[in-house]
Amino acid sequence: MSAKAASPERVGTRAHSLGRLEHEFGVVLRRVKRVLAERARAVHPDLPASSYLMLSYLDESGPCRSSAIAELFAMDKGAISRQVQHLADLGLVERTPDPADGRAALLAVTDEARRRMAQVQRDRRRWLDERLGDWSDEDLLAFVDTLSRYNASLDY
Amino acid sequence: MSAKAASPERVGTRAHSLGRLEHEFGVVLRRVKRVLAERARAVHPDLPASSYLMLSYLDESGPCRSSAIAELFAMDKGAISRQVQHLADLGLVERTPDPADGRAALLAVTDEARRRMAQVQRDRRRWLDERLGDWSDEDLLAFVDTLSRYNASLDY
DNA sequence: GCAATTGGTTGCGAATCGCAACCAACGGGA
DNA sequence: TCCCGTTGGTTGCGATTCGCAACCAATTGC
Repeated sequence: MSAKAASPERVGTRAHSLGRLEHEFGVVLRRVKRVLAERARAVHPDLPASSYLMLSYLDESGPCRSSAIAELFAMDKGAISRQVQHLADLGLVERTPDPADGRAALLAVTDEARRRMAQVQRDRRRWLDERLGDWSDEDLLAFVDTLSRYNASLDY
Repeated sequence: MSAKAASPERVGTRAHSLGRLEHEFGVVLRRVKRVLAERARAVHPDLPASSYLMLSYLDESGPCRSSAIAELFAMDKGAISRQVQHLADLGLVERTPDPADGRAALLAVTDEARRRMAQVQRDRRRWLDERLGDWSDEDLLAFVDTLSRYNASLDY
């Protein structure tokens, strides 16, 4: 509690809320950072934590190109290339040549990866549901809707 | 839009909300990952993006030990030691011996770092405020309160 | 058909992390 | 008081990762 405001704004002002927002997202980030590694391991023992987000995105958004991933994650395309190579070696991602462009390849998660990801997500949701036991369905839905609106406001 | 649910749950169920929650936090993560690097640069051109969160935590939570940081970020204490060393070289962090324990040292941000962080936070809040222009003060406050409750529910 | 661009891979140097060994200081017994 | 186990922190080392740049292949535009 007591999200100590380092700034001298009056409590309840918009500026104060924005400060608290940054603070709370900081908490989220630190927790996620801790959780991500074990989630990656749960999918595959040799899956680097840094690749989990990428695999997760591919899983839920469908096939796309390496270059799209590179831009989305603001990473070098070389680094992406190696990560994809590793994921392919692990049998989690398949590269199929893009029929529309001979240079490009479409990345897609394998059935095996989809199964494993689904299992990990089920476990995660069970854990979440337990932690949010005192949240009503309406509370949760409202929260997700607002978070979604927040993302929509910030993603240009 | 259309947060495509890979899972076959019926829309509106609690399970569906939990799935959306994961999705939206994924969006948050990718955006934050993109933003963090430039924020770090704004504080100091030689500040590694990975150290920004640490400096930010020190700035808003006050002095603490390296070991506390290591546990909070789930990182090796050796890695923390080097990061702190680097931050000290940059003049952003000071190490003062802990009067209560001769082994330990208390980390604290320098005045210079505090000024720079404050400036970056001001800019960031201005940007945020602009993006959230169509949010009422009540919307924003409710969102922060709910996010805070969410963190409280998950942080044990 | 040739030049410029784009998608992707690879080589290389720099930086980072985890593990482990290590040192110094604290603390609880015998 | 003297040990000995524990804790806070630094350092060495091997492995991994990233960014930059050079490079190849395929596409697009003129």
